[in-house]
Amino acid sequence: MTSTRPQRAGRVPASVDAVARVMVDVPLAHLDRPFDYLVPAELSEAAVAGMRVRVRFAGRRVDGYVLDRGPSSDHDRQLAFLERVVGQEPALTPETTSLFRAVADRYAGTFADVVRLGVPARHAGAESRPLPPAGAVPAAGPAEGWSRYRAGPSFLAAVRDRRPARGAWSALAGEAWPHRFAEAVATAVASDRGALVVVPDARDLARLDAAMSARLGRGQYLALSADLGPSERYRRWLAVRRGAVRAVIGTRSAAFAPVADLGLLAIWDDGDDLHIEPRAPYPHVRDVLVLRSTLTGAALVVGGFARTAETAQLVESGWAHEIVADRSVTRAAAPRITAVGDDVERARDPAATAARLPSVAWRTARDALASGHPVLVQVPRRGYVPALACVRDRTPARCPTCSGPLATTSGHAIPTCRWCGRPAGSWRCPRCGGKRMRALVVGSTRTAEELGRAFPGVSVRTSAGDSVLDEVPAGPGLIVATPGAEPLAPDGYGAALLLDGWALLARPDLRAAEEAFRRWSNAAALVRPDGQVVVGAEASIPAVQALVRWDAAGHAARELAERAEVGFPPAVRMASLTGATGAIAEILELAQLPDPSDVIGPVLTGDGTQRVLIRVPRPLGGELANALKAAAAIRSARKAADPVRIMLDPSAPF
DNA sequence: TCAATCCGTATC
DNA sequence: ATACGGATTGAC
Repeated sequence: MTSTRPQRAGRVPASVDAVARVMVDVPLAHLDRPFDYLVPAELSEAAVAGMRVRVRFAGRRVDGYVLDRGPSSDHDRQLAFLERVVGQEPALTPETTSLFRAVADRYAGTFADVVRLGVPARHAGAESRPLPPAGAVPAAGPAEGWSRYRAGPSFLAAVRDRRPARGAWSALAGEAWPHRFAEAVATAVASDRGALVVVPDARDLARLDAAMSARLGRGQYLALSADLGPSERYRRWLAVRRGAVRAVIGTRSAAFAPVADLGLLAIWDDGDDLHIEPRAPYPHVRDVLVLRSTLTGAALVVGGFARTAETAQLVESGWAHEIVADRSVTRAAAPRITAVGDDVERARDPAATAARLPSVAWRTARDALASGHPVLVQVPRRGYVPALACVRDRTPARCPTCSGPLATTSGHAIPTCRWCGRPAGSWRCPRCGGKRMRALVVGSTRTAEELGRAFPGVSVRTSAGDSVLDEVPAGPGLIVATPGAEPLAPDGYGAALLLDGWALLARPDLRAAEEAFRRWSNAAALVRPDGQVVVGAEASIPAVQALVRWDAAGHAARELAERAEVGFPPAVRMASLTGATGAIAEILELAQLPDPSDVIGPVLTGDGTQRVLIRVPRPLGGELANALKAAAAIRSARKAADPVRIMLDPSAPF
């Protein structure tokens, strides 16, 4: 109960709901809860739920957010007054408030951290400079493109009827996915509900923007991305918050956009690691949208040419349903895909590439060029971590105890596990039984030039790194691109040579096969249905077989089963802790981990810090996050100096 | 017995 | 960071 002691001179509490519950913007885990403040009468009108405020907290002035107002407080001491209300309009809506809390809880992070991800910096000028109001909403036209997929029309019908349908959409090769998303958004908007689509990068956003503009018209939606200036970014975000537009498209942080009355959420290519937020608490866009769909009842579609094991998990659990085409439709849309393992393996030496370009690949490229179409050549990016693999068949070497990747630390002959640190002296290849392993050294982009020499007189363009091409002209030409930088070809490529298989599959990463499939299918999807794809990897590799069948769902299901075998997310829930040795030990000591929990490590990392992994059965994931958050809270209350980074379900925990 | 000081903990 | 409560110390 609030005390009746005299208030500070000149301040009188508001006559109704004089107490505001405030989340203060401090980075300490043990302060991640509401604090009550008295609302002075003169701020009573302004201090509504969601407003930014300034308050005195432990002798300092800090920012905070009003969660709600009430008549009284449970705090048994004198309450301080709110000092100031910042700005004219709320930064949080009731829906984003609960979303930020849910995301913080899911990732063992704080509300304040998540608010910083989801709410752009205020730019006072923008509040008085609103966007022009949108015109009338166009009626949703027919969306024939979705009828190629078995559950496509029923998904759209669910969006129209405001039902919370959830779909895992495996796009057909060549699919104009931005148009499908624009149709789905138009359907939601025509039912007078909001929609939100998140894509990995600026190029995808530009393509989606074009499709949205054609379908809905400018003014009906807004694009939010990090590369807008602070003022424009805040202006657009504010327009969304005010309900000036119903639909939002954007990159990563748009997942938190305060779209009102959500009817549809969508994400493209959730395997792209740009969907992972690099700032604490490191949420993944897909998980944010899953939480948001659960909290609001909005429909959700997770679309891509590939599918992640996480999305397969959503399907397997029954939370999402398949949106896929029949086999005959799939076959008709996909180019012919051929695997050439051995040939391309031999061509790994860049100096010898031109001379030894696999004959199948060479003929494929020649035929496509002859028929007047461009040819896409996908080559590895620089900077792969050297991995250990079987000398004979290049099966990646894994720890016999915990399935972690093996690596040689400098000066030691015996490889050790990067997860649990155990030496693996008596390793045997699980595929061929071989005993010897060696480091696979990764290659260079010189492949491009070498390839060019194999086709004299043909123009060769590169799209990689900081010079990425959006589109290439129709007509014959070689386009050498790194994964993710493939330009569009207006009539489709006549062929694609995917020469980076060995580098992709040799990565010391449990996601290597999933990532290889994703990069291959994103490239192969740009090839004409009458075109050809040559993938430089053994035909016996499951990712290759799935690519040949254009079976993203099957491959993801298989990946999920394999993760279950080795105890890796999403089959289990996992946390990684990184920090100084003593700090890690302290967290492990303090945390009341759920039972059962499996603590793997600690191991020393390259930079002198330590890392442990903790895994628990899926249903205990919430408990794991709570336990780690509580332990971090005790440490922060003790003013522990050494920080510990806590990541839940890290995509690459080493 | 009471004030001055130290230390741990909460921060409204 | 700063403020506060409770424990501890020391002077009368």
